[in-house]
Amino acid sequence: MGGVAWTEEEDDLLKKCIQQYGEGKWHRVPLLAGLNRCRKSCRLRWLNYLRPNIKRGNFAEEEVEMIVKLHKLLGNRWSLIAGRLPGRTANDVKNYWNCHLSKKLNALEAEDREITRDVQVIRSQPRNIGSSSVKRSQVETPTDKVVQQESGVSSLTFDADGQSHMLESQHDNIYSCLDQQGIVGDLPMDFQFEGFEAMINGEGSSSQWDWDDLLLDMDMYNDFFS
DNA sequence: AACTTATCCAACCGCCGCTAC
DNA sequence: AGTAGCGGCGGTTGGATAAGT
Repeated sequence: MGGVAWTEEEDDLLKKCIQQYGEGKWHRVPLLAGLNRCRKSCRLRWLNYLRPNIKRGNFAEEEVEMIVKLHKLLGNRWSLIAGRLPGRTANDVKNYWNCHLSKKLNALEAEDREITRDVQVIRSQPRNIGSSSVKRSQVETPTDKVVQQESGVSSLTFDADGQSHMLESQHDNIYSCLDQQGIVGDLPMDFQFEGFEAMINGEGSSSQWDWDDLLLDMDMYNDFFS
């Protein structure tokens, strides 16, 4: 193992400590539990192994599909991915990815590169933007962190009309790029998930929703129409 | 049966962002 | 404004086990 394995006795001490004092305050846990472990080890042991409702064993087919889909959208943000898989921990997902999926998907991506050579690139064109659009583009978002390439150009690929398209934009966020292409206005109502309207109106609050949800929903939208 | 290689996964490490002072 | 302490995260390590020769 990567370190010193936990004994049953240590597990019991940690469980009793958490039951008595609750989660959090990890810096105090080693002392309170009488464990010769650092705060991080205690937290990790609890989160990955001792916490109730942790699902063990093989990943179901649906779970694997979800991991692949979410990884495509979120990258190596294991805690976010695990958050959408009840009972799975970030460590589990990460290990599963590293052991089972990364090699498999690398091979598939190599094949995909051959197929997607014909992707049509739509470059954003200057155009008059209405007042609502101005409002939208003024919304400051962290999206560029997710979709921005090293070149500083934001891009997004999607499928429509049986064809793959790629949007590229020098703009700060992909949303204004979509808006300028006139795509956002065409989105069906059910795509406009909770919080979307608030964002459009400039009332967006990162505590109510985040851009990962937007990207995930866009992907599901693509799946539905492709 | 003995040895080597590959795979799995629990645990550790270092970094980052947030908060309190 | 600077800093220390904390929780949280992703990357990496290395021991256990399985599979192959």
